[in-house]
Amino acid sequence: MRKLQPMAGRKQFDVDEALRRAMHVFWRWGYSEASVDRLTDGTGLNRSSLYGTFGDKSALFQKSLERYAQTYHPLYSEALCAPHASPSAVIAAYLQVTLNRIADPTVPDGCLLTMSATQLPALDTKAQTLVHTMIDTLRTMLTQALLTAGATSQEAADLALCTLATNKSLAVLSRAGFPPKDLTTVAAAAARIPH
Amino acid sequence: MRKLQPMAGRKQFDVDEALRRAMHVFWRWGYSEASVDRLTDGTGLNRSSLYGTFGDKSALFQKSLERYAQTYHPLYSEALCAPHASPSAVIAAYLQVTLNRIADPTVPDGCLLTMSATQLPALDTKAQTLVHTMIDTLRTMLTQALLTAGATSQEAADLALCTLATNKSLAVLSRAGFPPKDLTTVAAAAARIPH
DNA sequence: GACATCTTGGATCGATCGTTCCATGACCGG
DNA sequence: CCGGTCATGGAACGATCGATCCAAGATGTC
Repeated sequence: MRKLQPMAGRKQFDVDEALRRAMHVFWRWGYSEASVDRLTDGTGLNRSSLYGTFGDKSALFQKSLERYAQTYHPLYSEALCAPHASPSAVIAAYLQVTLNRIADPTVPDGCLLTMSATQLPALDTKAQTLVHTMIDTLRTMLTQALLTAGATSQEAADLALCTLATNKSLAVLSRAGFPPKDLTTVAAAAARIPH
Repeated sequence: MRKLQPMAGRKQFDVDEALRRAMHVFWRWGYSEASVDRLTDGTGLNRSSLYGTFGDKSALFQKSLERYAQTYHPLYSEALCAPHASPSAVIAAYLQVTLNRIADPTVPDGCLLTMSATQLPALDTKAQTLVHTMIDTLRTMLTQALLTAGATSQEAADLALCTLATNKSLAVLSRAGFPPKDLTTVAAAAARIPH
């Protein structure tokens, strides 16, 4: 059977772009509802290419999580490493990264990491560990930045936790359909916690 | 739940208790991962009794959501309707209900409503509407209580939103495995937002 | 030009999904 | 005491799940 478009000796698609699209499918649907059919539709690849390139569904999910970290953690890192006059400014800068991501129309609602955290029982051991590691990384980054901004050790620990919590809540509210204005209100209030 | 004598002419199980257990299965696993097998295991009923009593999976899920509301909304209502000296006290009382529920070892981690909100795309229209309605109900209850406690209209709206957000974040953190101490810290910080 | 290598599309696998059906047997009104 | 009603257990349904396999075709090397 003949094809209008040529076949291949080498890959006929952009692996990185395909991974980005697969990540979006997991992001939008969550691990369980991200069927292989939805992944093939979302990436444009067929089953053979998907399995041949990324391995099974769980491996693709882990690669998507890593890709998520590689994409967004640098943004948080940049925001946190900039000089801040106070812990409040650190929190505001961090949450602004989240708000910007949520406002990005080319990306699904919510947050892949938060989605995955709520569905931990559905993930295999490696994916669970990866989720925990990613959360810990963000928590550490926040704590360090808060210390640098002049917070005491206790304040930094507490505020890092609360900022992480606010981040999660923004993801949930976003997925629940709350308007951007409400998300901004929540983020602004979180930055007013310390005195 | 079941008798040694196998059959029956009338129901051989407590319908309300079965619904409570089904609710726990949805609560722990989320809608997608709550397979009928897990529901039969969790309730002790077999497929026939489950379908004959509650209808299909979506109907059972909706009944579980309603059961959740009937169980916990009164607790929030009680906490909110008690006299409070300040908006902060209202927030603390509300979040304490959530902390108590999360601390309850007989119940899954997190919050069925939050779980469902993050998985809205996987739910059918009626379930989606039900989730939105339940969230709106809680939001309205909070706003009213905050107004009663002396908040201005704007304050009440903002604080109700932020308290709802904190509630969601507690659910996510709980499912992510954060210890109760961390949840208490987050709730306490949320009650310190207003001045 | 021929062969080895690799990707692609599509068929197909067994398992599990939600759902339905049916034989069985206990109950209740006659 | 008998027949209608209904819950139960379990088999079985078609659909979809994740995953694998294979023929077809394009490429690079010889």
